[in-house]
Amino acid sequence: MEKRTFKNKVYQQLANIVKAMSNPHRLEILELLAQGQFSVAEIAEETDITGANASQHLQVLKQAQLVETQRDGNRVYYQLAGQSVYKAWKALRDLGIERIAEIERVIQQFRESRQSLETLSSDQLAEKMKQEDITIVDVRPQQEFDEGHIAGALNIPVGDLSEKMDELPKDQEVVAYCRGPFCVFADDAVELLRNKGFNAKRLDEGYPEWMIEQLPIEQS
Amino acid sequence: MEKRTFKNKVYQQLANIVKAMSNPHRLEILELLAQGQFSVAEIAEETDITGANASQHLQVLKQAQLVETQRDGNRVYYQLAGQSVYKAWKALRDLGIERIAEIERVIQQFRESRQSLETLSSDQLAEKMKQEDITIVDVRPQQEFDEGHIAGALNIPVGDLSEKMDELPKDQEVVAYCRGPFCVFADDAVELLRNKGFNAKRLDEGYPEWMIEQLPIEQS
DNA sequence: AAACTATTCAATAGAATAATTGATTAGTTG
DNA sequence: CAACTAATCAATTATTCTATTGAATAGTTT
Repeated sequence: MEKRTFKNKVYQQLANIVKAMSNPHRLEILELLAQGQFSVAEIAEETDITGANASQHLQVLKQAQLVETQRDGNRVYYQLAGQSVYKAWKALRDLGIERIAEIERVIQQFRESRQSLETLSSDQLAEKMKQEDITIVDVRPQQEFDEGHIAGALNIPVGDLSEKMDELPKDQEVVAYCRGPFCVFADDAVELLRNKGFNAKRLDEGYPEWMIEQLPIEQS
Repeated sequence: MEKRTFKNKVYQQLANIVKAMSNPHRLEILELLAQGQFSVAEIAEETDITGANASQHLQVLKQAQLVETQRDGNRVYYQLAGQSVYKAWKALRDLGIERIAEIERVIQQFRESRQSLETLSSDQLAEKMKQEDITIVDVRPQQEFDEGHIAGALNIPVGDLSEKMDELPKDQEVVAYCRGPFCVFADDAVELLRNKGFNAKRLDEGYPEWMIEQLPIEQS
């Protein structure tokens, strides 16, 4: 085989994968699917696009072998095609956060407006858990919590937080976490908690990053 | 700030980066720049595209802050904007090799035609170096070798290999390496060496991966 | 079977991308 | 300063991508 033929084939194939990821909606879908499997309608709902449009984007991801499907009744559930898909997306995300000042700025600006500017990294939290009693609240939907969560975390979906807040000890620091650095559930939670006098912070990333770092997890 | 506004901004910014990488020529350029800095003409030559086209692709990469420039006389040298750029590209490459059977197939097919089917991983080579005497040959251009190479490696650019081959001991295994898994210098070298009776293999990846794994390196 | 839900498909129009060509700008050399 | 080299720019055409709309398909429920 010619050198150039070989290179053209390889880089073309790789570009196809990258192209499949090169759309804001599709990146958001990949981030969502890192939590588990979701139907087309759920994905459309979460990402604020129409069902038909979500379906089309999902076709693109499937074509590129980044996601897999599973039919259940008249729903089709999509999930990531493997951990390497999430790792690639995470590498791109880290690159963006590191290189593009505008992204960092938008995150800061958003968290400022939510009073959740001060965050903990996964390593910091893991260290702190060893040294003191600390309340960790997983504010994702229960279904996602059940598929896996930080060891020892309580599950209070952000919608239920106002009513269940009195279950939390007031004398401990509370750390809320959710899906990842761009997920706003934890920011909402921190805002609610701080307004009620809790010493609350959010984890700067989310469950998938915790899991990939091989930190302690549990499943329900 | 609205949740949706926030997400739209962040994912749009990230998609811009990914879009900048979503082209076969630009991926090949990034892989090349992992070796050090190159002028536009050199990049065009290495990747078999015209100067004007290379320049345009480089503008796209620069716009996305993936590469930086440095002028020297009437040449402009391009280099990666940081290690996180290479890491992201590597994550995408690993994803492709793992998920897309077609890529694996093309690599196998090419190496078969070059008699370099049997390869060593970086870890395997590092282990082997401790246990036995082994000849490691860096077959990249001297300039790239000088900027950094595997500790203890000899530099024989692939074009000089035929004439300098008698410098190599015939009683040791020879491992050739170059820029990365898609670089063909090492395959050319292994073919030449085996035809002359050497016990030669190639490293399956290249210098950048060796360096990122924090294995021992030297600079000239 | 009819009504309903979830998903996919097909067609469209507007926007973005890519390679080519030739012109232009910046810098060097004789 | 004229001739040359390296890089960029501008204009063009063909291609691909995107969101929207409405229709078609697959499966469930009554």
